[in-house]
Amino acid sequence: MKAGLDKQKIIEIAANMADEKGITNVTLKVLANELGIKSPSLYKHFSGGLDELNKELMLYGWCSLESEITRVAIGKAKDDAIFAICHAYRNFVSNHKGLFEAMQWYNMYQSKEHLKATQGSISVLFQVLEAYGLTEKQKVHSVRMLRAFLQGFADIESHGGYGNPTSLDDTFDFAIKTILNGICDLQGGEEV
Amino acid sequence: MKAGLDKQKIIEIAANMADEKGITNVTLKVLANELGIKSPSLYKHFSGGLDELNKELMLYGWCSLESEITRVAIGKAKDDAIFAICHAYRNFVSNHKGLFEAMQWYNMYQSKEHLKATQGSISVLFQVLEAYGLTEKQKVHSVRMLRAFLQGFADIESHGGYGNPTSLDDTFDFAIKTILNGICDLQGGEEV
DNA sequence: TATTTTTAGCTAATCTAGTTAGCCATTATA
DNA sequence: TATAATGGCTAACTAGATTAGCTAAAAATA
Repeated sequence: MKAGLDKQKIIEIAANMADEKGITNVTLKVLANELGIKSPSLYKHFSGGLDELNKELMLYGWCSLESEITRVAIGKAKDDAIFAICHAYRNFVSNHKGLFEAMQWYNMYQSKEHLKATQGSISVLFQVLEAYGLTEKQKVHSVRMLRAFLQGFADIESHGGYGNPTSLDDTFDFAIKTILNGICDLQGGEEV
Repeated sequence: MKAGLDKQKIIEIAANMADEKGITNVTLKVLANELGIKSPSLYKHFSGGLDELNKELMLYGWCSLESEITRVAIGKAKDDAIFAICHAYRNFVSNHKGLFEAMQWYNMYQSKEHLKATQGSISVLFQVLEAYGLTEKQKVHSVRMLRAFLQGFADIESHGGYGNPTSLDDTFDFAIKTILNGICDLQGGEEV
C-alpha cells in the first residue's frame, strides 16, 4: 500500500515537473498524481503544504546550482574560473527553468532562508575573487554585479524576452568580459 | 448604483494594491472589495478575468517605466543619459515593487505582448546609444547587458536578496561605470 | 420625449486547488 | 507479540476564479 516515497525523492520529481511544465503548474494534486498518491498524503511529507514544497524546491535549486558551479570551477582560477561559473549558471537555468523560478520565488519578501540558500553559490564567487587582490568592498561590488547580471540575463533569456536575433552567446561573453575588465580596473585603482 | 469605474482607473488602483501588498495578494475579491463592487462585476471590465488584469498591469507597468525613463533622459546624452536612465529604473522598481513583479510575470513563457511592451523602454536605451558610434550588434549587446543587469539588480534588491551591509548605491554606480567602460571600449575596437 | 439598447452592477452556483480531520493498514521497534 | 510511528486514504471545508443569468441605470436613438 505504501508508495515508498521519501522527501528528497519527491522534491526531485517536483523539480523535474517544474522544469517541464513551469512552477505554477506544480500543484499538489498533479504532483500527487504523478507520485501515485492523493494530494492530502503529501502533507505527511510536507506538513507546511505547498508553501513548504516551494521552499524545499528553492533550497534544492540553490544547492544544485552551487554543486554545478563548484564543479566547473575546480582547477581554474581568475577569469577562467569566472567564465566557467557564468556559463555553468546560464546552462543551469536553461536546463532548469522551473527550478530557477522556484529559486527566486520562495517568500520573496523577507526570507532569511532564501538569503542563506544563496550563500553557497555566492561564496564560490567570493573565493574566486580572492585572487584579484581586491578590498572587501570591491569584492562585494563585483560579486553583486555579476550576480545581478547573471540573474537578469538568465531570467530574460529563459522567458524569451530577448527579441533580437543577434547571438545571445556573444552578448553573454561580451558582458562577462566587460565585468572582468571592471574588476581588473579595480586592482590598484582608487577605493570605491 | 453604478460605481462609475473605468478600466484605466481599476488598473491604477490594482497597481497601487500590488505595490502595497505584493502582486499575489491582488485577488479579484480583494480588488473588487477595494472598488466597492463584487468580484464577478470585474468581468465586465476584464472579460479575461485575473489573467487579463495581470496582463494589463504588465502593460501599464512598462508604459509607466518608459515615461519615467524618457522623462529623465531629456536633455542628457551619453553617460549622463545612461546614468539617469539606470537610476530612474532602480527608483521605479523601489517605488513599484508589485507592479515590477507584474511586469515580469505575465505569461512569461511565449508572450508576444510582453515583448512588445518592453520595446518602448528598450528603444530609449537604443536611442541614447546612437551617440556612441557603435555597430548595430554592439548596440544590441550593450542594451542587453544593461537590461539584464538592471533587472537582476532591481529584482534582488527589491526582495532583500543582498545580505551584505555594503552600500548598494555604490555597487549600482560601480556597475554602471563598468558597463559604460565596456561600451567605450567597443568604440573603435574590433567587431564583436 | 419615449423607446430601445448597452452597460455595469448583482446573486447564485460551479469548479479547482489547498488544506484539515480523522480513519486504517503497514512497518518498525521494544 | 504488542505497541508505536509512518504513510496512505476518504470526507469535508475553504477561498478564489469563473460562469450564467437577472436587473436597473445610463446612454443612444427613433
